[in-house]
Amino acid sequence: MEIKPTESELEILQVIWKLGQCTVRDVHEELIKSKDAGYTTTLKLMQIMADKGLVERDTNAKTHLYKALVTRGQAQTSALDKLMDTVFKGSTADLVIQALGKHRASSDEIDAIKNYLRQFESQESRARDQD
Amino acid sequence: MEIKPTESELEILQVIWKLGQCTVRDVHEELIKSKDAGYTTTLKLMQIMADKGLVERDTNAKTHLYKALVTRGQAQTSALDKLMDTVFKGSTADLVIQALGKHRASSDEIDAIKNYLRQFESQESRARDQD
DNA sequence: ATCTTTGTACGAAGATATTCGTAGAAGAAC
DNA sequence: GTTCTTCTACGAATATCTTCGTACAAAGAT
Repeated sequence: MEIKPTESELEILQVIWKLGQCTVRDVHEELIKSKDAGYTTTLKLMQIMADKGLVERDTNAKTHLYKALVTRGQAQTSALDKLMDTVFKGSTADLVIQALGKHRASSDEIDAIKNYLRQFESQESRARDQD
Repeated sequence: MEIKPTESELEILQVIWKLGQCTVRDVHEELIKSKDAGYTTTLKLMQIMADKGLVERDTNAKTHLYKALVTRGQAQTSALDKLMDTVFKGSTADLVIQALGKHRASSDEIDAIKNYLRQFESQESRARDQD
């Protein structure tokens, strides 16, 4: 299935990913730190998200408890795919280089990437040998 | 200024980036290869894009000529920023590694990335020396 | 027990994006 | 010139997303 949270849904998912299981109130308090919105707006959005299957809610208690059904990883993959399809048109290198250029990475991060590349390259050559 | 083409606008921009200066007809013929849409839909969208300043049009001849005002690079930067803000929450390494893992890169691309990393690292250490 | 607070449900307004039909101008074909 | 095709303009229907007000139930405070 396609995972395509809207803009607002993504804002909410971020909070839920951060907090884990939480209430509408929890999410709302967090949201209004950076933007303003009415409580019922947040509520409604979260209800819609439950309908869509982005989150799950436990309605046993009066105050419902929400948790994410979509993981951050899934959202990342799906958003990345879309980005590659649209603006980057399949050029992974362009994406990577732009990302590194614009969003400063720590040396640890760079090391991680270099490691990954090494490992990736050996996989690649193994794959080539099998062709 | 914020560059935030909608989904459909992005589809059209892609065609214009590919074709360079072109007509509504050109864009439309290209679009209907992968989805169906009425001609006037494409027309209307391109008119709106002209209003928004995403594209520019030359209305001298009967058949108007369009070209992009927003470059692919700008769209990439802006989409990437948004992605980092939302799902990747500032972790460039996560983004890069996911991108490499999911979207197979050619060895040339990997070389390009490695080169870039080398250059990037020396810049980084120079910057550190100045702190 | 009554009042206040805190919660959900829900409808509907507002905003934005998308789609298309119709009208009429400009050329091209005959 | 008349007809046919191709183009733009534009209004309006539809769809989707976002926001909020109101109603009402449940829990807590006095």
